[in-house]
Amino acid sequence: MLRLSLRSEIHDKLSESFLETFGKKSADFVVEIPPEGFGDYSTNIAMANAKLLHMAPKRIANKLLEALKAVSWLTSIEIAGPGFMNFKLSKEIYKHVLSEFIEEVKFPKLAKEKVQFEFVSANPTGPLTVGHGRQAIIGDVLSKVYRSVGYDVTTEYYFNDAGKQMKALGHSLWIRYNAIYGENQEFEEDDYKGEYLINIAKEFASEHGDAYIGKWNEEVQKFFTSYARDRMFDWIKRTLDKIGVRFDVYFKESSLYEKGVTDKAMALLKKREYVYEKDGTVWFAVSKILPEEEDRVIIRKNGEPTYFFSDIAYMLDKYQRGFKRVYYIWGADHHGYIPRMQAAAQALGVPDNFFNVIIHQFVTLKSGNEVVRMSKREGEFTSLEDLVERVGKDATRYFFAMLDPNTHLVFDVDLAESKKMENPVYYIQYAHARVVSLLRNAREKGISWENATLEGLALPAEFDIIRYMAEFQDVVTSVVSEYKPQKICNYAYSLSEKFHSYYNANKIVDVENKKLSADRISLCVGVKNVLRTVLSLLGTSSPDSM
RNA sequence: GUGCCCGUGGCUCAACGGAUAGAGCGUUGGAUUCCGGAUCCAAAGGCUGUGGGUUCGAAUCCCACCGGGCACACCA
Repeated sequence: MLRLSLRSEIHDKLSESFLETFGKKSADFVVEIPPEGFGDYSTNIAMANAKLLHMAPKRIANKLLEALKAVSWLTSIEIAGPGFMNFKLSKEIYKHVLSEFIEEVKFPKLAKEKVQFEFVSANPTGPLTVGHGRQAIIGDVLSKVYRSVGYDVTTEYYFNDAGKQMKALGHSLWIRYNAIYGENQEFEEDDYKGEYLINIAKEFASEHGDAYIGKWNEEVQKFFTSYARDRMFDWIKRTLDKIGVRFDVYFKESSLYEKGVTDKAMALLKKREYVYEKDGTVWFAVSKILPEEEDRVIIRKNGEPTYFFSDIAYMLDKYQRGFKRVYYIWGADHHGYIPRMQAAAQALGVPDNFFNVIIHQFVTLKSGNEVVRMSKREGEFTSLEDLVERVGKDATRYFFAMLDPNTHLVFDVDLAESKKMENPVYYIQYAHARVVSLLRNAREKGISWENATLEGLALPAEFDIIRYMAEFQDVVTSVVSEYKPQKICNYAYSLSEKFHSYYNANKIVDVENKKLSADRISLCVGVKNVLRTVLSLLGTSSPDSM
């Protein structure tokens, strides 16, 4: 039985034929959809092996051609240009692929490994920014994709719940609380002066009254801190919920200390001689592993561990929990952090490839001709929540997913908000809704398609669409290996484009010709199934009507 | 200064080392007695930042430079 990826099928046949013909394994080569006029698929196998075989590409191609004659579904093989081999496929195979997609959109099964994606991980000291939003969507989409191809995926949010930042948060809340009662207290330098704490202070006051005015000690500090932390976290979770992101695990930094993982990590590093003391602090010898990097402090002069140390322990914890690979999604501002973490991975003795980082660049918001730079400072649309409320979940998700994580994202708020043609999300969803409406219409006219023979399909556009459906598994596979969610967006968009164009040029539902209608409707059902699957990977809805 | 990322039509972006560099927005001109016009068709618009190199072939890989972003803490 053929797989759903025609490329893979052809690739395999070529590999076999090559081995048969030349007695050795082929060098890497690709099978691709060529520009129009060069057949259905093409390969560079002959050119790629010219060096290996010391033979002209065209001669290689000619020899392979003999071996490939046995493959019945390759109806034509041509050698062109510098040595491309161009194939045409039989109608039968296209019908077969389509019937598979009508039944079910199958994912390639790539692995069963236990892996983890950790992202967002913002400390609960303020509202999430649009940058966090991008990260959340990249992480969420990638985890969905990994899960779909068989990985055992855990998504995780790590946050600091005990450190200096949290104390400052508690103190800031206390200041706002006092202010409600007209009691002016001074902010400390590291305090959070954002106005968002005012509302939380009001809630606090209504729940607990005025007992803490002007009273500040350790006990009060702890109380305010935990109150503020919980409220901030509720807020963060609510925001994430609005964009459809939920985590399997919310991991507290403090648990590393409670569980003793930090002690273990320290013991391990000591045993392997990667730590030393100097100037009253404890250092991790990054340079012992990466000579061009600097060593880093892990225990401060005041005896408190640094964040880096917690991160080392956290990595150990991840490893001990049985993950084969862990993915960290970080903003570009953290890229400098990678080498020391790699060194830590090596020092802890986790396997190569265990530690993986996906870096994404920053987000800029654009509205009209105004470019709003993302900043911590509360302004217009800098918070993720404001953005989602304005453009909606589907558009937010799509726009964050649609660009290569490695490029700067200019988020066009007006475009995302628009319910018109230029908005790619609506364009794709419209294609889906259109098929649904088409099916309803056909049923009303008494046309059924469940037993369509597909024999009537004959137009180039029809086979082009089926061929593009057959790309689905390859797209998914490349997202897994390249960490590029935008490929899903591009795929969904192109498929919609092909569908809209086909729809406009051809009558699908025609009572005068029920047999042909059934075949064409079947094609549309395939398109619908793929679109729905792809939209679900993006976490956006597939409306039946709009 | 050092390191990482990016540089593709006016704007925002695609392109798996391959054949004629593709879309959308914007601009211009068309399509509806008919399945959803939230659609479609077409035109104009490019020395892929610059200069070298690698090879049968480079937007893609390497080097240098230019321009933009980010990072260089006992902060996270």
